[in-house]
Amino acid sequence: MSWRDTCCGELRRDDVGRRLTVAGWVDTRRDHGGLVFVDLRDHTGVLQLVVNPETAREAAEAAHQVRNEFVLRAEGEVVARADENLNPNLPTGAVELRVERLAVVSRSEPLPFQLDEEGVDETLRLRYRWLDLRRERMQRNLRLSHTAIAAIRRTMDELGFVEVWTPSMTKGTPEGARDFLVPVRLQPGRFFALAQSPQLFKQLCVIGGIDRYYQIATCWRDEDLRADRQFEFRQLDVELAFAEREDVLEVLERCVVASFEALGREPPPRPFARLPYREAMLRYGSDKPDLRFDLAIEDATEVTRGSGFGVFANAPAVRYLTAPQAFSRSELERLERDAKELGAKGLAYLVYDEEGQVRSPIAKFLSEEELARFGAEPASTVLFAADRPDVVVRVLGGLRAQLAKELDLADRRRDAFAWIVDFPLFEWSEEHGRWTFSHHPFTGVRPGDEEWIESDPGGALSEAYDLVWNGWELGSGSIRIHDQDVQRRIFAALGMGEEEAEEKFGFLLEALRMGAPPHGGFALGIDRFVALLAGEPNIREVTAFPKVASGSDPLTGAPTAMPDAVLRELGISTIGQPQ
RNA sequence: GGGGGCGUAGCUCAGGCGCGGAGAGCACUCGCUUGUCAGGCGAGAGGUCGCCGGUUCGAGUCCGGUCGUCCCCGCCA
Repeated sequence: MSWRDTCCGELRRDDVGRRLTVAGWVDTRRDHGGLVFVDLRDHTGVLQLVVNPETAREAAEAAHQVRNEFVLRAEGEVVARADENLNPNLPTGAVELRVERLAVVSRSEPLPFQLDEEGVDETLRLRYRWLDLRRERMQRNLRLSHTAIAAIRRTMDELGFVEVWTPSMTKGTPEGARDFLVPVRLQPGRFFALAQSPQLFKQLCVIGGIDRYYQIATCWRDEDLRADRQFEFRQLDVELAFAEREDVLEVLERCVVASFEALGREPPPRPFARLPYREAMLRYGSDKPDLRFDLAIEDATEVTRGSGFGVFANAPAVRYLTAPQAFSRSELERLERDAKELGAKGLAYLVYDEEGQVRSPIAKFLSEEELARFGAEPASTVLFAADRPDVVVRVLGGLRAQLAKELDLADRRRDAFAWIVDFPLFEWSEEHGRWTFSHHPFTGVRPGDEEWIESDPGGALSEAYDLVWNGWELGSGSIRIHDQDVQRRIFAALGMGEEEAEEKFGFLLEALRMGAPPHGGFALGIDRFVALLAGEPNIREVTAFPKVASGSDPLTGAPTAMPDAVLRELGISTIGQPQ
């Protein structure tokens, strides 16, 4: 006896007359006392079973006992439905299975939530994830995820990349994100760190002559969870020898396009836009702008330099956004509150009504020239930020993102991919009072900018790049430093002595001294990519068993305390709640 | 660490100005029902209104705290 020889969702009118066996879950039952209808569901879809006590007495008796989510095995004949009984809502709705034998394979308790109900509390879904996974949404998302990842693997293979496994347990680093630590029984008091990424190993692979390395790698970072962040996540990790920036970007673009095609969707046109970091910040106030809409930030500093409006005249920078709506008094008050939360001192504005008439407390202070410059379409509002350039960028960037959401400016049918390029090499860390790397310490310096490493660290650009899709950062990469001397100077600029650098990254520095080819790569956040492909608002919806924001797993109850004996063997004692 | 939302039956929610017996739909149990597909009809069971404290004659409702969860800021090389 086989459990089944056919899947539920496959049957069509052509199958009428076949005798077959199906198995699956009870989606719903409709028990008429005599006739019993059961919608049987498997991973392919739903099929209606009809059990008639006059032709299958034992099967009918069993069918009366059936409840939701019982697992059944049904043998019978596929029959056509009468015209008045067709169900156009079901792919199998032209046929049904006239059951001859029915077996209850597995019973089910009443479920903690109903599978056909929307909006079930997410913690409950995660607590009973095996039930949640039976639902259409999760089935679809996990299959979509598989399809995209399979397309990526296929593409990487075609492009000559070799998948290499690298250690999860590796050496901790104080820089970057917090590490998850793994105690080592054989060496009590010592710890591995779970890899935040295979960064150093992938460079070693290429230095080791792999030429084209890739891996769908699991990474761990002990930072607060978000809609787009879990402790554990996957990266498409890529590294190429003898590569320039465009070589790397092309590989990633081909993976993106292949994923779209595998899902039967119109891929974004290649090449993707290249947007310099500086321009992204100026025009959109963000290094991961959503480019499905424009709403660009304009600069007015030159125009307002001699303004009669003191706030403008005295500000180091004056920039503005033109929102396509004439805001009301109360809307403007709310926007001003939001602007202040973003760091603005206030929010100046010009409202243009339906007739194009300007309404603003500051209009009377502005010259004809200024008003002409800011003049906007009827039914719009010009919003100004006047402050230090970095504050202006933050405020208008924040307002831009918020307005887009509130006014629904993003065209959901569009897919706006862009590379953000020419990032600064360093950024100033207020916390540490020194320069720190903006990407990571092995990021290449843009050719010609090496001299700035010492003389003007803030002015040097790097060979780093980010991939942005509809305002989500999908990943980042760079051409790496393959010159040991440049690497030493970078460490020096970061305030890291040679001894410290040797202690932390000695093995990489050594490798760089032994014939390192020029190389570069990228890391694409697979979970984010798949969530966006699936149209989901967070990565938990494409993750089989995710954790909640507090870092717990509602299903297993992890994390848990461990017995003292276990800790003792590892040389660990706990001090309770840290300060 | 900070800000905001949510927490009432197994699930999704209503009640929310303190007015006094805590409700609906689905799920569940029992009975009836031979063409349903959100099956129908009838009956029933099911509640620490997240938890603790306060105000009040009286708290699901007001106040304080706390826990859980979601979103955001910080953080995420």
